Amino acid sequence: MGAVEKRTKTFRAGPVRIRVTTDDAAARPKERLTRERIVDAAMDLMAEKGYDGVSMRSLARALDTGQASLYAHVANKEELDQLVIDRICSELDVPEPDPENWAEQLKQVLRDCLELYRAHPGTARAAMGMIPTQEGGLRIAEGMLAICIRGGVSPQAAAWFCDIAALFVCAVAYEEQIWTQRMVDGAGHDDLHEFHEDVDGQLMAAFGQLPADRFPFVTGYARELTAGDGDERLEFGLDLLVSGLEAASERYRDR
Amino acid sequence: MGAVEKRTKTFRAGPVRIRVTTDDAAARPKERLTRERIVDAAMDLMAEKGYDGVSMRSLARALDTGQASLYAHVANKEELDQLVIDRICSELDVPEPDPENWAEQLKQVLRDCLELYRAHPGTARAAMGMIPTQEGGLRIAEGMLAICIRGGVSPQAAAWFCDIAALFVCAVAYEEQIWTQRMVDGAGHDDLHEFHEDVDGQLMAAFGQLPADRFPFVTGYARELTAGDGDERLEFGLDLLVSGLEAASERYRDR
DNA sequence: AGTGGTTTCGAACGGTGTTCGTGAATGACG
DNA sequence: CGTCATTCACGAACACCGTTCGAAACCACT
Repeated sequence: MGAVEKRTKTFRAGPVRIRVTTDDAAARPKERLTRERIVDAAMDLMAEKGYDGVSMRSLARALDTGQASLYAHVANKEELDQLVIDRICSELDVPEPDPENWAEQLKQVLRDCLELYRAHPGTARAAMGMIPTQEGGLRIAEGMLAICIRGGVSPQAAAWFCDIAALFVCAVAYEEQIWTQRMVDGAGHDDLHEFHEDVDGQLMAAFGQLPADRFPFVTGYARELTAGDGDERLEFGLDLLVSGLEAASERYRDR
Repeated sequence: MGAVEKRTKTFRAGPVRIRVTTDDAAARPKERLTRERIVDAAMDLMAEKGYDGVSMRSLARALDTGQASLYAHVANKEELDQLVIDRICSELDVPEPDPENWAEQLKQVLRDCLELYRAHPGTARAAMGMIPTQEGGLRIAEGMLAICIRGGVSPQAAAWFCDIAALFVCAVAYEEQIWTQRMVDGAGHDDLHEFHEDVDGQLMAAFGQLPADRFPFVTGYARELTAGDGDERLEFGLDLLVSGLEAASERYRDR
């Protein structure tokens, strides 16, 4: 069946070295470390423990190796983060541009982005401030740019929109993940939705009880300020950005 | 001249305590620690070394005291960050609402916010994910909300807009500060503007040299993607958000 | 002078990213 | 099979981090 594998074991006693070669009696005891395996483990760990749960030490522990071993395959933690983000980006697929539907297509891609961040807790923090220069991220940028341009958006507006929209979604996801992390740490709740309602309730009470003479609007509109979950707020943001793009695109036609 | 000051020195050996009282021979050797002094020092340090330059240790060192001393005045680093942000917020003043001019007024407040972040490097990172619950931050929220509402924006749209716009400006500032920090660390440049041009140049070259068959839009619009400095991009974002608000406000009138 | 409560702070705990040097495993070649 | 150079793995160490503890020092008041 499988190819004949060879294993060698080396011992040393002073200058003397002994090598034993076996014909795959007991298969390779440890799989060799690769970038792939490291990124895989990092993603598992991040999904389980969040961004701060992924340290070079915990990652090495999860891979049953030493910390220093990781640095043979990854320059530093920043590069690791980039690799993780890029891997995640490659999970998202962007649709073929449909010029009739560009606005809705854009919104959908951005919704999918948030969903992706949510599926991998902790990633938003890693993605902030990262310029897509690798395969995965570039694919998304290319797709969004295509949708805009083919939809008739002026090039400069399209380019800046992609930048800003990605930043916005990332920021929303980051904020959300800060709060879920806070919930995990606090451990007072099991359900995220319940937790958010609780925070909103406390916040609304706090806003409502401010001195009404100095904060008339905050107290008066406490309900609106604390209304809506993450999805509703994202949807509002997308509405703003896309409506804004429709309104502003032509103003940037002449660069 | 000055009032007669007393100084006491206490020694202890088990249950026995010995106190020596001097009549202000050498005046009080150390000024007492206060929240104010701590926040002052934190801001100085942050301005000089960025967010990561402010650790409880480095802060204690700057104040010529022990780390543990800080915890008598500040619960933890998170609270310290809040205090710093709040102090900064109180530097910004928001104008009286002018209903004719609400859109421009909003933009100006947001521009001022970015300017404030810029004046205090590192603060954007600290402000991310922070809900304004103290004096300084609330004042800004109140002011922006007032401008919106008095300008005729629907309450729910106004509330969410304030949230999203603040998030956006913070994200822009954060991204900017990541890059300036990278410049400081890299130390290849002295001037930020020059540094940005350099990065943009490299980026444009990288985008331009991608395989044109798989990334036709990214390669084709490399110039637009890398165009514009922070201010131009912020201005575009504000244009998007405010135009979007004008367009979307009524859709959220019935909550 | 005595005492109680507050403030100060050195030392330590358990974490972090990263580097260094050693030695084991491996591929190539005779 | 023997030898060698290269690659890879990894324990130990360095210099940090936020936070806690307990004891010392200090202030205000009796």
